[in-house]
Amino acid sequence: MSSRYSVRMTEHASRISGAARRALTVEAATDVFAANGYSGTTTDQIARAAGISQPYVVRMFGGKEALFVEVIRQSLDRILASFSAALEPKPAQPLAALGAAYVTLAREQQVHLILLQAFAASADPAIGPTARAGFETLLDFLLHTAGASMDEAEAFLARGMLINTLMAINLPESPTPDARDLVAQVFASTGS
Amino acid sequence: MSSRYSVRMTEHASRISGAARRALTVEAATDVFAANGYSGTTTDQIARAAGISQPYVVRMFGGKEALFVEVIRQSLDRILASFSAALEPKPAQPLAALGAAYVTLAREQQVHLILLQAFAASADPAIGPTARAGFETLLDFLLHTAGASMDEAEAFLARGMLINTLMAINLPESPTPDARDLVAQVFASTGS
DNA sequence: GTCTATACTAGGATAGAC
DNA sequence: GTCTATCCTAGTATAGAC
Repeated sequence: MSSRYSVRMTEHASRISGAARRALTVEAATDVFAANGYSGTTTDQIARAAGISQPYVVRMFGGKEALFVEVIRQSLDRILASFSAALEPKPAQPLAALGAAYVTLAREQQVHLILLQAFAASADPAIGPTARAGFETLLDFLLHTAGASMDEAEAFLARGMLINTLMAINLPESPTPDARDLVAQVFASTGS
Repeated sequence: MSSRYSVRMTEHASRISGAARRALTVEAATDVFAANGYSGTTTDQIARAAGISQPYVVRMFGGKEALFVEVIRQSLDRILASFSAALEPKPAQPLAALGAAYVTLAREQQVHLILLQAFAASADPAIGPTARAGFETLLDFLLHTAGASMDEAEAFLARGMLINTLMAINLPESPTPDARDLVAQVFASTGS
């Protein structure tokens, strides 16, 4: 693997606890997986982003697949946590509040790309079920916690998938007038 | 690569023209890329699906990246062609007609997965621009050929992205009542 | 037009030291 | 808790024959 260890890691970034290291690594993995997808990401890229060795990444999580599943789970947890927070105190327009929360989370934590990559990698035996379960959890939340009707839930999810796509292909930077109008309209509905 | 050439290809499937072979190979590549994504697909998988040798796949298209770009282009062309056909003769509800055409094309040609995989692989320097351009072409068609308003185009595209997702994670096979309701509702709007 | 052989690199995972 | 060394397989691409 080229110069995988050309820089010896004799200067550790101060020894930290297992839990903290794990969190940091999931964090780093999120960024790399978000940009390159499941298959397009190497454990070595993640290791470098996290400042640790490649074999250690594998050892900590048991393998690349398990790590990606962990990343998906954490992103979903963040979405649900931020949605719960957005409903407290009860807003006049619950779904608009959730939409705004989602866009913020997408911008700051790339949850939209993790979802997109998870859906795209659904043929994988471990990822598919995780993605499906995550989607169902989200639907359940909208219907039974946020109190949305099926129509509202459908529209919310559809717009969410559109947002994922627009951000993935970086349409917000397009110079095309029609594209700019579309982007403005989609994001306006979330108040951003 | 395991037993890549264990079976000698001395029995060719009858020599065919370059153009025909190319079309057949793009066809095969579409299926494999749809299921496994850009990075998750190997040129060897495509070769086997097309019944030719792996080096020949590379030689015909110049490389894996160029082949995927070709696959994306062809899927887009199919969408546009089928959309044009769906507007002829002018239907009472143009967007519903386009929706029905899209679902048919997704079921038969996996265009939805190719789009999803293209969006997911947008970080690639050749794929990103192709995906973006494809999306803009679609938007342009909706607005200036199908005569949709920006609101209608947004709703149409959003629902399309939701359909891509639902089919990718195979939600139509979910036993969950809420999931079944959602799927029924989304596809009902396209008359399928 | 299409194959075989093969070079070369990358990547996941394991073993074992510290 | 974290590293180095390393194995082994997979995968893209090229060369050159037929």
